[in-house]
Amino acid sequence: MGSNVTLKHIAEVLDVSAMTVSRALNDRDNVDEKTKQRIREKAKSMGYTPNRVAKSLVSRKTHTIGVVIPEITHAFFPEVVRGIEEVVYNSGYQLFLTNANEQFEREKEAIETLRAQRVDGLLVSSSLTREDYAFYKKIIEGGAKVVFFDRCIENIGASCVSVNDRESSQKITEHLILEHNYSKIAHLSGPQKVSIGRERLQGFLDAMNAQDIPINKDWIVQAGFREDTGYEAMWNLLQDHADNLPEAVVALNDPTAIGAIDAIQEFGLSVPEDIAIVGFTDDIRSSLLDPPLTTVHQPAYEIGEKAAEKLIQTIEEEDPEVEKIEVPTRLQIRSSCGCSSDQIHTD
Amino acid sequence: MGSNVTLKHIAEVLDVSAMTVSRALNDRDNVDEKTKQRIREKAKSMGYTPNRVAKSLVSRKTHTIGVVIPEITHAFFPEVVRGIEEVVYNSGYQLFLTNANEQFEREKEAIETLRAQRVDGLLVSSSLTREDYAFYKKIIEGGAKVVFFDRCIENIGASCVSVNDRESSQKITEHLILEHNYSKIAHLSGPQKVSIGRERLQGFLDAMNAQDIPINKDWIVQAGFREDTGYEAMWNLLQDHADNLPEAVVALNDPTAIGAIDAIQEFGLSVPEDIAIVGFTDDIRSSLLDPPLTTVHQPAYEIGEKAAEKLIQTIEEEDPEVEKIEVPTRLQIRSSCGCSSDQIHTD
DNA sequence: TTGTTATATGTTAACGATAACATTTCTACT
DNA sequence: AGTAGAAATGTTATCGTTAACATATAACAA
Repeated sequence: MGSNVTLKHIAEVLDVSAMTVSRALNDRDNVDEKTKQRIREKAKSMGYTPNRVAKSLVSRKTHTIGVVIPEITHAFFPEVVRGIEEVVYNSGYQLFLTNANEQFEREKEAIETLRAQRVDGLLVSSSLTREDYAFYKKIIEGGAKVVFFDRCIENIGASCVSVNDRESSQKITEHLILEHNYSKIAHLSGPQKVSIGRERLQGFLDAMNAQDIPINKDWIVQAGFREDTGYEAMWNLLQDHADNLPEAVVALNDPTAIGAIDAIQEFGLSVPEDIAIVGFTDDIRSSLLDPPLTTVHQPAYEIGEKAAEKLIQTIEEEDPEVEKIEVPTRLQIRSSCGCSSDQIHTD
Repeated sequence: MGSNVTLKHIAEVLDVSAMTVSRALNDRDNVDEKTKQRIREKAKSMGYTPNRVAKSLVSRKTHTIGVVIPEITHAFFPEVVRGIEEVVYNSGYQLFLTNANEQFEREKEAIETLRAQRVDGLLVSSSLTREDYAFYKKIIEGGAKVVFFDRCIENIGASCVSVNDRESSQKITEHLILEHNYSKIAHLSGPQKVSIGRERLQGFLDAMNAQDIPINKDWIVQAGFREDTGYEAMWNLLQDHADNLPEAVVALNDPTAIGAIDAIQEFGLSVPEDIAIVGFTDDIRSSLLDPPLTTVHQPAYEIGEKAAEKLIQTIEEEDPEVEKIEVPTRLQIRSSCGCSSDQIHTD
C-alpha cells in the first residue's frame, strides 16, 4: 500500500540528491525554481506519495488522534464522533477509532496500541467501571495528551468535556416533582464507578432532597447503559415491588428508558398514565417512541467539537490549561412525563 | 505520546546491546532466559512501549486499516463499522475511520492521507457521484488493497461486499404490486452514479416490467440519501403532480422514506391510506415510525464483518481472489405498505 | 583578477527497530 | 586440555525522511 516510490528513486532518476528532492517537494527556499519544477513533475509522474511513517519517525509527530468510545451503536457516540471528525479534519489530523464495547480491558488494550502507534493525542469516553484510575494516571503523568468526554475521569490531570450531568439530572427530576406533583419516583441508575452514573444519581437525589421528598432505596436500581439492561432492571423493579410501585421513573439515559418503557408496557401498565418516565441523551429515536420521550437533550456534536478542540490545543500549545468544560443541555419535554402535547415547552 | 523510552535506553542501563533487548522483548530464541527476565523487568519498570512507527518502517506493515464511510449519522454505517471493528480487532489490526460526508473530494483526500499513512488496506463505501473511476483504478493498479462495501465500484479489480440491491428492490416493489394491487407507484431514487442508486432503480423497474405495469417517468425522482433530501423530493412530487398522485412510493433507503413520510403527512395525506411507502435499510428508527416502515432489512453488522474478512484475506494472502460477495436481505413487512399488523409476515 | 557573499546542492547522521551477518562465550565430548 | 558446535550476544546496515552541517557553483564588488 502507498506507492513504493521513494525520494531516493526520484533523486536517482533526476541525478540529484534525495535531500534536494525532499526540499523541492516541501517547497523550501534554497532550491532552484527550475529544479523544483522538474522534481515536482517527476514525482507526480512516478506516483510518489510521501511516507508518513518515515516522516513521523523523524518528527515524532504522527498527526493522528486516537478516539476510544464505549459503544458505537448508541447513536450518541457516532454523533460525537462526527463533531470530533469535523474539527480534527480541519486541523490536518486523522482519527483512529476504537470501540471498547463497554469493556475496560479492551479499552486498555486499545489505548496501549494507540500509544504504540504514537498517536499525538487521545480522546476517551471511558468504559471504566471500577476505581482503577492508576492506568490513566500513569499514562497522563508520562506525558500523554488525553481529553476525556462524556464519561470523565477527574482530578488526574486531564481535561474533560461533558454536560453538567448532576444539574441536568436534578432539573429533569424537578420537572417531574414540580410540574406533575409526583413524589413516588424511582431511578434507573448507571454503574457508580462511571462518572455519569454517579453524577446523574446525585442530581436525582439533589432534586428529591431539595423538595423534601423521602427517598425509597428499593426504587434506586442499577440498570446499565443499554436497552436490554434497562428492560431487565425495570422488569425486576415491577416484579419485586408490585405492591408499591413508583409513579415516575428517571432513567440515566435514553436507551435505558426505551428498555424500561417496553418492560412497563409488557407488564400491562401504560406510560405515562400508570408510570411516567424520563430519559437523558435525546436519542434519535426518542421523539418517535410511543409516547415520545421527555429527556435531557445532550448536544453530542458539540461535545465532540469541544473535546477535539481542547485536545488539539493540548497537543499544540506550550503549557495547556487543564479544564473541565461543560456544555449546556436543555430539557426536551415530550409526553412520556405526563405533559400533554399542547403544554409542551422547553426550558 | 507513547513512552519515550527506547530499546537503546534499556540496553544502556543493562549494559547489553539494543539487539539483545529487541530479541528478549520479542521472545526470540537464542537469548539467555535470565537475560530475558532481566530485560523484561527493566522494560516494564521503565515503562517501555515499542515504537510501532519504527517497526512499521522496517516491516512495511502498519497493521492498520483505513475505513471510509459517506455518513456517520445514518445508523447503518456505525453498525457496519461495529462489524468491521470486531473482525479487525481480533486479527490484530487497528482502524482509521474517516467520514467523507458524501463529498467525493473529501473521500479522495482521506484516501491519500490514509495511503501516506501506509495503511495495510482500505475499506470504502464511496461517496462517488460521478463517473470518475480513474482515481480508484489507479490506486488499485498500483497495488493498493481495497474492498468496497455497500456502495460498490465494480470491475476495477477490487472485491465488494453488499446486498443484492437490485433483486431486493424488485422484491419489495413486487410486494406492493402483488399483495396490495398498487399500480401507480413512484420511486424516490438515489444518484445514478452511485451503485445503490442505479441498482435499486433497476430493481424497481424490473418489478414494474415483470408485472407489466406502465412506468410514469414523472414519478421517478432523484432524492439523495437523507431525511431532508427525501422530504424535499417528496414534497415537490406532491406539489407538481397533485392532480395525479401515486398510490405507493418505493424509497431508496429508510432516511429518505422517513423524510417522505413527513412530507406526505404535512401535505395532509395519510400513510398508508392515501399513499403507501416502503424503504430500504431497516434503520433503527423504522419500527418506531407512525406507521412503522416496511423495508428491506440489510444486515449491516454482517456486511461489516464480511468486508473486513475479505480485506484481511486480500492483505495477507498470496494471490487473493477478487470477489463480489452478496449478503442476503429479507423483507421486513410492517404497516407503511398497507399491511395490517395481523397480516404481517416476512419473506 | 581575486575575494566575498548568496544561492544551490550534497553528505552525514539521526529517528527506533530489526535482519543479516559476525563474534564471543559456553558446553560437551574426545 | 583441546576443540567442535551450539548458544548468547554484538555490529552493521537498512527502512524513508529530514536536520544540521559542508561544499560547490554563481553573482557581484573592488
